[in-house]
Amino acid sequence: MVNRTNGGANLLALRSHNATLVLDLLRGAGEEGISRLELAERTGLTPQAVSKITARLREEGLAAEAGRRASTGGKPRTVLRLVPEAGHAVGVQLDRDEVRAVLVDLTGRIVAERRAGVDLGSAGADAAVDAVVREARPLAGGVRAGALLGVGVALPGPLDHVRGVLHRVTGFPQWEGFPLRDAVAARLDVPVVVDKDTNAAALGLAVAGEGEGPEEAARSFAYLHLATGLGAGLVIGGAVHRGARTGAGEFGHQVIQLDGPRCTCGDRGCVEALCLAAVARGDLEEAARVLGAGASNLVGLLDIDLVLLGGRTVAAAPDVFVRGVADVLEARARREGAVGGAVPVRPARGGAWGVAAGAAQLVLGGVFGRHG
Amino acid sequence: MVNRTNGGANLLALRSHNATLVLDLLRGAGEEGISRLELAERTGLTPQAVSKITARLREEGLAAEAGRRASTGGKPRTVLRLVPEAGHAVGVQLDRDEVRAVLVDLTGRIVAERRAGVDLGSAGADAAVDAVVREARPLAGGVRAGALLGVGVALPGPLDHVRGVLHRVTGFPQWEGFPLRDAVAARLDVPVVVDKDTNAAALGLAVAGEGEGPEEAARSFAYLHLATGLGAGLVIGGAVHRGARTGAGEFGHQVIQLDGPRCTCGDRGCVEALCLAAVARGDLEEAARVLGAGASNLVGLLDIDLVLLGGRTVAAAPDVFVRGVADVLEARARREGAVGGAVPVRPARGGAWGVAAGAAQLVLGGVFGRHG
DNA sequence: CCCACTTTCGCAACGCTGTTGCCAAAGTGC
DNA sequence: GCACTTTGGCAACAGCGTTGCGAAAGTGGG
Repeated sequence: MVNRTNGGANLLALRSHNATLVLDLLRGAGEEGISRLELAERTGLTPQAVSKITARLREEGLAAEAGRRASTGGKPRTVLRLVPEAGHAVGVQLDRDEVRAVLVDLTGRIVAERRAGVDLGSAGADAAVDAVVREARPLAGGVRAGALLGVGVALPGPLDHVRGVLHRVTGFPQWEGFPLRDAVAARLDVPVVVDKDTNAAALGLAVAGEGEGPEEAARSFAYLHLATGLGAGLVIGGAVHRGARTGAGEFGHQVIQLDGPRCTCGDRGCVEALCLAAVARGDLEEAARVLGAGASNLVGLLDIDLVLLGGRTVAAAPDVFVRGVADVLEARARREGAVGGAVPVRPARGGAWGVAAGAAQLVLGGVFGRHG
Repeated sequence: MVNRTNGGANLLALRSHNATLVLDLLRGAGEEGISRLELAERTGLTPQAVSKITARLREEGLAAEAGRRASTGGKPRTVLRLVPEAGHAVGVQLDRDEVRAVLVDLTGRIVAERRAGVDLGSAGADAAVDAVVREARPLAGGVRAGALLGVGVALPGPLDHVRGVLHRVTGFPQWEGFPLRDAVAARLDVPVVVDKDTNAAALGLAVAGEGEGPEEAARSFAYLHLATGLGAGLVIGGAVHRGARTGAGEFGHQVIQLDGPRCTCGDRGCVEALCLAAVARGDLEEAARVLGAGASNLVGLLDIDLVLLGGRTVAAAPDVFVRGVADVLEARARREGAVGGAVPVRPARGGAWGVAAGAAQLVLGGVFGRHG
């Protein structure tokens, strides 16, 4: 809850904060909905305050009443729900060989999707802008005017999330310093947000409720993505952790074998090098063990609650990887005599469209207060 | 800015948030002080709001006017300063062979200190409580009634910061589950906060202004402590990151040599084992290189801004360790072509009393909003 | 069927927040 | 000495969540 300028908070910021909080709870309640009193309990606000806030949201068309619960001896609670059509966002995943784009509604449900094969490896940055615009525009066209909140773009490699500028994106060396966000925004004339693909995927998973315990609100997890490379998206306290230079989650080039085999990055003994080498020679168990060692380091450093695995390589043999990583984490927990047992490991849901859907959430974060 | 219960914010929370923010800026300004208008700029609040807030703080005795700046062509700005005597806190560092305790004022300045050799290795938890009380009570006695805000206790190893309960503290296996916070609070009758020693040290450094750039507010850094063990305290966005189980910062048992030499923790190839082995055989360069490899992994994962080194082993040869770690980080930055150059490495200030002083900051965090 | 009771939730008055408009205070500089 | 700039307090204000209260909408016992 902060004024954008600095930490100071005024009444406008207060209202926006509480409204945002209520919207996030409404989204979390999904189709089932949530009553005013439950919102009051969950937010710590008084029921009357919640009534006023939800009245405003209903006026703005963001929320609506939807039936009522069974009575418990008195007037039954009225159920409130998010109005899915009140807002839409486009999410675009830019990859070396393809572009995926989705249109989602306020609840995050995918309403439409498009996919195109491209070859951006050798193309200039303008070609990438073209590709984004080509896929995003038809999707945006299906939305009534004013209801499109923006476009989120996710792509691999170093970039500046805040300014929306690229830095030596993996596989696209000629993009250094390219202001992708502003370029796309100028073409589409809507707000644009740019982020790393792993961050987008992690945000999508966080919104989908991963890492949220039954009691506590948003918790912390790591999403490890293993495909042509190895990267991570970190969610800490329900928000994506990017670091000052959007460089956080550089998981693949974590050294776990001092003076080990040379990696493409120039260092020696990186998880990525060891893991991919094992995959290449068909030894998935070893790949999983190596991945587990890296995950174990991460779990120890950040004390996170959950590890999610994704990416094409994992998808090809999810059980092997989940089992292998879990074994390492369980061994760690046994050594430490950890209180609640080992940190759980699961395959990430979301599939091939997970990154694009997460990219759309970069935009929706402005509504629900999960900028990350 | 949140209601403690949940995310919901009311006017009380708003006021407290802004007051806390202003107090933090007053503290940051130190002896030099800060004007109302400057506070307004830094917080984003209107000058009038700052006037009202500072008026309240002056009524409560927390702030006072202290001279005025030079005129720039109009009425000169009145300088405001924190009143150091308005509040005090005691910080206690509990270690295997000694107890250090300090009394600090609101600004964090150490007003008095005590130190005693003890042997807690074989003693029960009650003996530890006795030791804390024995050192803390005389310090607390020197403060006028009501001005003592509480006692912070820092000690090594796993514990639950939120509930103040110990878990198999390193070197004190018989302390499992002991409610240290409540035990000490019952004896001293003031609020008590318990945390890991590395977290306390990191908090102390954060408050002292480490990791704060000229422009941006609080940033992120890691404090690496190398003594009889190797641990870390993480400050992310100005706040100490503890994780759900106060387990974050488990830096020493990060594996950087798969299937390497056996560590005391039972795993193989931990940074701690490799680093301490190198120290034992007098090869400080290698120890520093190993430490640097671990630090490099951490920097990559979290994208932090600064690495601070501390602890007895580092203090014995600070230049060797700083140089060695910096070399590894610089090599990393060169490989990545990092935007702003390598992450800087510095020896941590604070010295032998740093942990105790940081422990006191655990209490002062309640006033200045840096709970961590 | 009626009536007491429970529970939800809106209306109205309220206290308190930061904001705005205005003006006194306190300097500089021609 | 007077015009000007800058600071900062006073007073009126809009808007936030809170409190007090009552209408609405159910259940359940007689």
